Amino acid sequence: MANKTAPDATRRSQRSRQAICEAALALVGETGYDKLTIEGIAARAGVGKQTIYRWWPSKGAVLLDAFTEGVQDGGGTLPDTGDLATDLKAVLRATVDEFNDPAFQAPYRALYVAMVNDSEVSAGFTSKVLEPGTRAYADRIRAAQEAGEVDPDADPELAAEMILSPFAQRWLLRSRPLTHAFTDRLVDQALAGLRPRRA
Amino acid sequence: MANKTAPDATRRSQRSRQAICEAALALVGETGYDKLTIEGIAARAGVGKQTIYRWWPSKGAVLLDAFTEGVQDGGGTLPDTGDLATDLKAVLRATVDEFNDPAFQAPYRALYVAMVNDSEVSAGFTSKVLEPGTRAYADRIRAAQEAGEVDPDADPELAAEMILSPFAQRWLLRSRPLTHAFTDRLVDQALAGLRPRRA
Amino acid sequence: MANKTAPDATRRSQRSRQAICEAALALVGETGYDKLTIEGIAARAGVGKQTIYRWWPSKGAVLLDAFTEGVQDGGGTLPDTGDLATDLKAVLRATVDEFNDPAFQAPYRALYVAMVNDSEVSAGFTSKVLEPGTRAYADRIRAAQEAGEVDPDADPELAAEMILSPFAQRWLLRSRPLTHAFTDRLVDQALAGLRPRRA
Amino acid sequence: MANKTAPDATRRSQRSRQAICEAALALVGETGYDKLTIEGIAARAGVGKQTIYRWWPSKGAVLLDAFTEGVQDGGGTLPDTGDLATDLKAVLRATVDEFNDPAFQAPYRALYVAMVNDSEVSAGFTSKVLEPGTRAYADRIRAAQEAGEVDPDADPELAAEMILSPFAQRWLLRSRPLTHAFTDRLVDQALAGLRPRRA
DNA sequence: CGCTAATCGAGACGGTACGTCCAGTCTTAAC
DNA sequence: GTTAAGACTGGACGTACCGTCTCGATTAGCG
Repeated sequence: MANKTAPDATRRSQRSRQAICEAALALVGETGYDKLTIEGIAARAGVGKQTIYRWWPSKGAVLLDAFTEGVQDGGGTLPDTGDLATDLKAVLRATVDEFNDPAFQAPYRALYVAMVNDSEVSAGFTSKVLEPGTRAYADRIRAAQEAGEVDPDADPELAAEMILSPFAQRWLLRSRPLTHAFTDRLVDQALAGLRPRRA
Repeated sequence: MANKTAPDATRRSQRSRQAICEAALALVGETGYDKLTIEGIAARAGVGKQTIYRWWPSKGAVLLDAFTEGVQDGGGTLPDTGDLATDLKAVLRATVDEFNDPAFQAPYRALYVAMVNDSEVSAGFTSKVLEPGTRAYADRIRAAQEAGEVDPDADPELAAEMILSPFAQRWLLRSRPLTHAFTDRLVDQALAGLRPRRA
Repeated sequence: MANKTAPDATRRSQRSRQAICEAALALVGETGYDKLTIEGIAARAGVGKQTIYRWWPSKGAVLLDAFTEGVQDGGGTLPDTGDLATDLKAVLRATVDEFNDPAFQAPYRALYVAMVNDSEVSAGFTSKVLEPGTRAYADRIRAAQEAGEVDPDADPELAAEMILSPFAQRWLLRSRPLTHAFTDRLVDQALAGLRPRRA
Repeated sequence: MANKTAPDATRRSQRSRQAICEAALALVGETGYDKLTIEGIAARAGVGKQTIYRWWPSKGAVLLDAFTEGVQDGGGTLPDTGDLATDLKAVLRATVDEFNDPAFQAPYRALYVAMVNDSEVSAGFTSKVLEPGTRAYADRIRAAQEAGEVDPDADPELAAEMILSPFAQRWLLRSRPLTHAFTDRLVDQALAGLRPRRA
């Protein structure tokens, strides 16, 4: 009923789809997001341009698909040793290491650009990658709350944001280095709050 | 140092500089960052393209200059009524309103894109706009700390990041609405921390 | 052979080719060769610049193609009334009129410029336009030679050059007016030679 | 009285004039006419652009000045041994050698381009360089005429054109090689004419 | 198992913007 | 008042991609 007859997904070439995703990831790693071109992806993938335009609306969408291809597990779950601070610190330290790896940075940063430009990609990336990540933290905090380790009035979702966002901003803006010390203090201060405690 | 002989800044036309900055801001508001073109800016400003290329390395840099032109006050200071929570909430509520204004969003969002792409712009924007903003919060928190309102072990800089970053992320990713309720709870939870308090 | 993969000529748009040639001729007539621009041709023809660059190496080459498009007959033949002088004079008088027509001058003069600059164009124009023209004269002279009207030792090719070149030079340099009297005397003197004849 | 106050020629820097002419000749030899730029000449001559624009209307005019600077003798005179054919052949052979010298070709060819484009340059070059050259030939032919060696009805000016123009055209169009044999036959045929002579 | 319609690789097309080069004008400071 | 220097507006250069469009040549699913 659309004026453009929709393509028949059952006939879609998985071979091409795969090649396009791989080419997109490879190229974005080599040249950065804004030098990533549809023509470049098509050439690298040995594919006609139309095959990309047929199935994706923008290069951001290709990148999102390519990125979520391998990471569709949904974000997973945080460990629960019974000590919230320890668990959060451990996971954040691992994440710090991941984000300091140049090979990982390029496509991830590219996706951020795509996202800020394009609210479709923004929605997709948020729901497929970011939300599950935040939820994993919130779940772990909620578990601690149920165990009495966390104030019942606290909002676990908000708490997750307060821990993850400073991390994300630092990485995104390269304003300050991402270190284990930083994430450790982040957890400590989120737990302790600013108000003085009576000994 | 530079292999291209640097232009003589003393002969620079302030008239053109002004016109370029205004055109850049106007256009980015009308069309968004990725449709912002050097040619467009030049045409709007009634200026030769070369005059832009002579003085700025990229459209991101132009935008940064244009943006910081009117906002060079350094971030200012937060009010101090003696009650930290009240002051933070008041300022954040105002900021929420500002960031929900579409007229303000476009250039600011554009700068974010420019920043993620270009580490030069990133450094400039961080040091000229973001750092002073964060410092204003940190200063207010430090003042509260000296007044005994905040735990002496807390880190005011980190506290400022924990309050501002969730705000920035929400705005950037459009993941959840920016409301006064959100920022109020943000302040409360930052102050209280997660750990339960003995009444 | 070529390092740039050659375009596929079978898929070439004849519509565009035609429009480009017409636009080039029209523009060169309106503005002259050095104000003729590829951009101008493309705009006038309603064509992308790349379509010109894909098929022609320079604006001179476009002009050559445009010019030879309508004149591919090969130069034709001169009339043969049995009297060489009469025939040569008649044809030259017609050519004088043609070259004094401003509408004809512009593209022809433009081609001369293109030619002097660019030896490719030079070769093309010479072989497609000038050689056939000269040959037509040489053929007529050879016919006269075979009829005993011309000295058997004379070189018809050279004779053609001696008649046509002074004509071309005068036109090219605008040094002296092109008149019927001039070409008449040219023919007479070429036939008679300089040496006195015992009558 | 002109709206642009004419520059005061008495204050003109001969130093600059000299440098500009030398730079123009050097550059045209290195890069060809159409890559010759006013900026390039100014830079090479260590001169401001305005100094060129003040004194010359176009790059063709500069080139013409530069070229005629060293050749202001007026064309000179042809030798007169009493045998016209011998004298003409000798001079033409020398000219052939000159025009086959690449170092001489470039600026001369450049001037031709300038000329075809620009009727001012055309007039200047014709009157300062070409006319005197042609006149020298015409004078020698006229002398022969007075000596009875040439038909009294022949036109020496036209005869000079008939000898020099084929030469010029061949060189200009690179259509055929310039050789001694060619110019020798040119002279012979111009003298003999086409019509058969009774032995 | 062959038919037929959609997808495929390829790439020409009309366009837009790029970043560079130069034209020709104007301004400044040195002489 | 001319000069060297060079910033200015303007515009064409030749290149790179955009997104659309046509081409055969596969290639899948249905008959």
